[in-house]
Amino acid sequence: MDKVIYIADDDDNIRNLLKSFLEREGYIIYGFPTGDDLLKEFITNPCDLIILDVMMPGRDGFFILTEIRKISNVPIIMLTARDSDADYIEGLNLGSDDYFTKPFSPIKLVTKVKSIFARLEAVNSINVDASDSELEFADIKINRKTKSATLKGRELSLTPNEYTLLTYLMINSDRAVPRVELLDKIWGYETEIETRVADDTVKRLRKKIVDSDAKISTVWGYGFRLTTSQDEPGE
Amino acid sequence: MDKVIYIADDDDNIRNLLKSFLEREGYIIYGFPTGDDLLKEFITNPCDLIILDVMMPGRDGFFILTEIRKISNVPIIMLTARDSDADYIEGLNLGSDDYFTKPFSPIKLVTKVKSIFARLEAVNSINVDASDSELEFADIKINRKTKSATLKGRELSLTPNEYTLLTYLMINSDRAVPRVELLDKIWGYETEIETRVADDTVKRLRKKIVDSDAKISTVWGYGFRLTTSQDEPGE
DNA sequence: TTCAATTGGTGAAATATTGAGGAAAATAAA
DNA sequence: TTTATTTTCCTCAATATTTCACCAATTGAA
Repeated sequence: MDKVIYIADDDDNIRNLLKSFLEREGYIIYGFPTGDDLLKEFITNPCDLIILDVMMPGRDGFFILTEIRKISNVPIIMLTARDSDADYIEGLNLGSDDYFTKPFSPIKLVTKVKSIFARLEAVNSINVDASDSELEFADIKINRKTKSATLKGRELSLTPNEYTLLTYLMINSDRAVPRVELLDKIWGYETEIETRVADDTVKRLRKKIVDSDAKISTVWGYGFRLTTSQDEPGE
Repeated sequence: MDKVIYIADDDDNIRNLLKSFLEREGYIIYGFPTGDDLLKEFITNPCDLIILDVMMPGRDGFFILTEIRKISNVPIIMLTARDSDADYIEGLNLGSDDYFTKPFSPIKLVTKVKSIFARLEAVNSINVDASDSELEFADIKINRKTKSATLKGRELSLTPNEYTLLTYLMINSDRAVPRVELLDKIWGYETEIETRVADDTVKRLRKKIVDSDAKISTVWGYGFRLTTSQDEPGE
């Protein structure tokens, strides 16, 4: 019942306003000044609903929206300052998503949030994202609540970037993840330049999981993919 | 359980009307002729709910509302004479809970007040009553009724902040708690002011529980988590 | 085979985060 | 008021983490 909501808006006032309104309804609210911050946290710690301002420093709400959609179908409410954005959102025909045009009534937004959750409850009482805090691939387990990873039951001590990267690869273990996507997700927009930070992190991660049946194989000229020894990564 | 309600309205009739209706429900009512009087009293002696007329001598209800919002998120009900004010309330992103347009039904207002309190009770009861007033983690026990903590049966003398922090960590012992959440929940600032007060308190707390099987382990770059020696927090 | 682009390894420099101790400030008690 | 307690702030040191440079190894393509 403790629904967790993430809010990304660079305006402190709006964040706090929504926070106080939604907390009064019993929701648990985390605010983020940028969409990048929210996205990074969402990977390692998903929530039940997201409220995204369109205009933000860094990459805008639309970009974050599409990035999140690659890994989750969490309900998203967009906040937009201009009617033109609203048109754009309508054009996108985003399934379960909604939008509000500023200025908006916080009371109406609260109502919308409640109705979204009510609809989800009706469809399926199990929430896919937030309850799914355990990830597993081969002999590696990740507990997103405690932010800990284990290999064959033994604690893996990972740094924040390593942890996030591994989590992202495990979420997407069914496909190869391009390098730029990792940079986008974990390092954010400022990493436009040619950089090898992702490789560095993969390198360190590999050292820490040498004993595992799982391994991070490189897809040459593209990115990385989680594989097991059965997978015959040779291709 | 004796809820205290402050009412500011320059019209004696309205004040007395509301007073009699609400007192009949068991609430304790204080009336103020102006919002300034109410604000002054509220600072030294906060109440559980506020009813504010918009049009008053001195500073109007909107001003008082924003002032109160700076120091509290007590539920506030606005009374307005004109529909245009209602629009204003909805349009502006002010943190008001609700509003009534004059003339209004006192019975409906009483219903609203009750529902606001009921909602708050529901939220609070999750934390206080439902999960019992006794908390336990490893050899540490907390009795929330007596506000006391023991370690291996011996009394732990904790300061208020230490007690609150430890309690919060014990309630959430199943997960890592981010630093910002501690700051938000215990110190009350949402903004990411660069501050180390949480670390300071954790530091002092750790000294007091060195003998315990439980320890407060840091989740690097994130926050803290209660662990026992079995947990093998790695690191 | 040869070449250019890409990737991996080593290690060290640059950054960031946390912890310790104590001083100052705020708060509560006497 | 003074005194004691608690909280916050400050500085610096200790770690931990991230990034970078350099070069060797690998890969894919001509």
